[in-house]
Amino acid sequence: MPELPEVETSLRGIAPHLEGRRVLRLDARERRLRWPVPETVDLAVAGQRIIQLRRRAKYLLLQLETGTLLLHLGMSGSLRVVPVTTPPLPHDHIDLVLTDGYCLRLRDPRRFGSLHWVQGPVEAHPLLAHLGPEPLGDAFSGAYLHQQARGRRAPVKAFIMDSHVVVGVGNIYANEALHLAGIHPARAAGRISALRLDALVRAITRVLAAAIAEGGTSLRDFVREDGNPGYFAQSLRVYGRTDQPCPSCGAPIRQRRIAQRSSFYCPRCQR
DNA sequence: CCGGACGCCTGTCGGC
DNA sequence: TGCCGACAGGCGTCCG
Repeated sequence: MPELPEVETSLRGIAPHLEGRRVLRLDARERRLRWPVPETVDLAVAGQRIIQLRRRAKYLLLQLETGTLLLHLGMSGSLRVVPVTTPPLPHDHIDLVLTDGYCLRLRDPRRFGSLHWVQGPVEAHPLLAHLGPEPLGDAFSGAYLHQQARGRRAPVKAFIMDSHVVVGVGNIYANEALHLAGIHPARAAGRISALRLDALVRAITRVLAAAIAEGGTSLRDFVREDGNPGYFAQSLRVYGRTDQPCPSCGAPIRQRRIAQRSSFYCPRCQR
């Protein structure tokens, strides 16, 4: 489910309810996420104040007094802030219970998400240490992407979804950005001009920023912290629109598998 | 180093 | 109606 805009939306939604509050305890009804959540986490976080929340790539970082909770929503994860008395629904696996009577509740039907407790500098954690730049940061430029693309024969769609190249671009927004930039998703990354890679950087930036402004994309199960969906699904130009007219030229949108992921593109606009 | 394939898990949908 | 396979927003790991 969540790509960068959905994680950012979750962050903005939950941060005001969490920052400055104190953790009472961690309630884990199901510890078998992508990696098992050790019971030592419960002891580690109990009683600590939440200093601040941040996002790195698609990870949420909850900085406590002596360490950081590293949370990933995987494919189907979502977060709500609810009174701790709210009965949990199926797949509501973990509550971070606060002393004010509320809790941060993680729902994740497919359990591809994860929760780690990290002491010491969180950027050094193996899951974060080798990530590429943030797509909405200054380091992500046309020059950077051009340099990264040199000699790469992988399809550009796989290339921009590679978290070593740039983080946060998942299947929806990769498709959308390539359409905006007029680049065919199967084209080898190393065979795209600097000019067009510059356009691709701007397309990625633009589509992610627009999606954040709309509260992300809700297809199946993504909800914001208040239970409302995000509205960017209405703005999707190619994703999930097989055989429908291209918003630019009217040609039918084509769907095919590229690098093991469903890809949507306009055969006329994207070369 | 690079690119491709796989598997983790549950829910949903389309076709027969 | 019921069953069954395909597929779904991610990503670490393994293999050649």
